[in-house]
Formats: sequence, C-alpha cells, structure tokens
Amino acid sequence: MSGDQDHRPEHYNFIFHDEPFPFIDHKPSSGAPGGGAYYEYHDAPQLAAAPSTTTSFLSITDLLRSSMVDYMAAAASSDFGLSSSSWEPPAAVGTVGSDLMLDVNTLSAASNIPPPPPPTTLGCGGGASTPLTPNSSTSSSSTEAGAGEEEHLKPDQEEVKQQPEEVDTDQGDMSKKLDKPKKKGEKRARDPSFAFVTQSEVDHLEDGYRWRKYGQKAVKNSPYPRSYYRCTTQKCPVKKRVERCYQNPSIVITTYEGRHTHNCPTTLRGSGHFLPSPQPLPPPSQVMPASFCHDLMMQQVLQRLDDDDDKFSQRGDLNPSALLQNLPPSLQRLPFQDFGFFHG
DNA sequence: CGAATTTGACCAGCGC
DNA sequence: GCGCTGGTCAAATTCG
Repeated sequence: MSGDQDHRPEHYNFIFHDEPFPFIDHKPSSGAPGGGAYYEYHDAPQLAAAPSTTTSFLSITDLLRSSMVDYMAAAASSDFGLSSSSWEPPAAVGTVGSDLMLDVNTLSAASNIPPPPPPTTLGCGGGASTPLTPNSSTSSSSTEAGAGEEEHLKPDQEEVKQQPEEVDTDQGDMSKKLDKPKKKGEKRARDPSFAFVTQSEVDHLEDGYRWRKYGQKAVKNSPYPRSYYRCTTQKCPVKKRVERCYQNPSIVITTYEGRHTHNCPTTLRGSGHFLPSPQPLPPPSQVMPASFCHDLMMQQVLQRLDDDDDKFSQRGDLNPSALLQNLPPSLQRLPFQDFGFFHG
C-alpha cells in the first residue's frame, strides 16, 4: 500500500549535486533545527570524460550568492523553458550556470520525480522526531543508487569508482540479469537517479505515485533495512530505494531511479497537501514534478542563503571531504563524484 | 480473490 | 578465484 498515507517529513532541504557547493550546511542554522537534505545524483559518463567540469560549479556558487532568484526566473522564462506550465527537456546546455540549473530541473522533470513533501509539521513528527544533531544534519550528497551506505569516506577512492555509462537504452527496466549480456568490464547501466534525504518517521514517504515493494535487504552496519520499490504503473521503469540512516533514524534516504512514463496519479493531484502553498497543478498532459522541485529547491536555496549568508565567505575552503565528515556514515558514503550533469 | 508485501534465494559486480 | 554485497526474483503469505 503506498499511495494512501500522508507521510510528510518534518524537514527537508536540498543539495545540488556539485561538490564545491558551499551552502551544503551541515549544522542546523541557528533557530532552524537541522533539516533533511534533498539531493540528487545520477550517472554522469560525460563527467568522467570531462574532468574539468569542476570549475563550472564555482560559478554556480557565485551565482547563488548573488542572484539566484533572478537567474532562476530568467532561466525559467526564457532560454530553458523551465516554466511550470511548459517544460521541455533542454536540447543543449550552453553555459555553466545553466548547466546547474538545468541539471536540477532536468533531473527532476525528466525523471518525473515527485517533489519531496514540504517541511510542514504534521503527524509525522512535529516535535516527536528527534532533532538532528549538528553532526547529523544535512549535508548530503548523492550517492549512486546502489550505494547508499557506509564507510567509503575516502574522496580519492570515490573518485576512482566513477559511475558509468550509458543509460539503459531499453526501458525494460527490470530487465536485470536476463537481458544483461553486458560485456565484461562493463558495469550495469543505470538510469539517472535522484535522491532525497528527509527527516521523517515513516520510511515510505507518500509522493503521489504508487509503488510496489519488491525487495528488502539488510544494510551493512545498519540495523535498518533498505527497501526496494517499483512504480506500479505498467511499463513504468521507475524504481526507488528507501533506507534509514542508522545514526539518525529520523533520517530517511529515498533514491529514485528512472523516469516515470506516465503522469502523477490522481492521488497527488487531488490533495495539494504536498505543496508548501497552493500551486496550480500541471495539466494532465504534463510532467508534473518539475515545477515542484524547482519551487522547492528555490525555497530551500533562499532559506539557506538567508541563514548562512554570512557564512559563505568563510566556506570557501570547504571541500567534499570536509563536508562528508560532518555526515553520518550512511550519508558519507554518498560519493560526490557521482554528481554530475544530466544531459539525458 | 486479487493485489501487495515479505523473505529467502539467486545472480552480478567489485575488491582483495 | 573467492567472498562480500547490492539488487532482483518469485513463492509464500498477508491484506483489503
């Protein structure tokens, strides 16, 4: 049973998938009790082939520090067609700045990934859930899908294990071993992935789509199992994994993989309770989560900027390793190297 | 009774 | 090559 519960995490935030992103805050901002993180990742073969991409992120930081809103607005309204009413996958990305934004939006939109529930106080936790400790709070990064758990803290090592390759051409999603005559040395191709870190007492967050659980595995060094879900819609290849951070059980890591081939079920449409505020629902013919994610991210970005504005200048020296050290092991494992642009 | 979940088994990738 | 681990299958069980 998935779609009928009202599972909203207490907090969530997002994190872009670029490593030098300084506003990945690991400490709860004064007054704000921690928060979850919302992060995304995906395989980025292009990235592997173009190591110089790092530089591009720097400008993103600057960008955010200066005029995120304007930028987003401009991007949404003009070149990139990112308006909530008519989003189309960008055919090409021309600038660094747009890369990031497009990436974020592209991923969310292209993947039809539902938005994380808003940080409202609701049944699941309003004060019941454990507040995040400075250490466990939020910095997240994304991990390769299969990767979500412990130890690999060594950045350099992570770098070595780049996640691969071309996305499965055939969406026969669950075509695993059977249709997998992959050549040796060729890792299994994965669909773009996108993950959320939320603070919630429930594992399976309601996201508007219907999911069927098809597996559960114990996670190494963690008392909490990882659950595997598949979208119940016919032919929809989207899967998601849900696991809990063992150091902070109130944190749930949900990883989406693939793209929905259908619209969000009416369950979500019917109830606007996911939305931070009333928002126009996308027309039936449209991919819905794009604007959601966009708005949510904006909210979070702005919030972060507000909270941490004065910290930015001091964070220039932050690096992925440092960030990771502030994360609980299960999050530390998320390889920053997996961040990259999604051009698919 | 059909759909969803549970759970042990199986398989592939990866590191040593 | 071997063992470990993650991901998925599928039979059994539970649920609505």
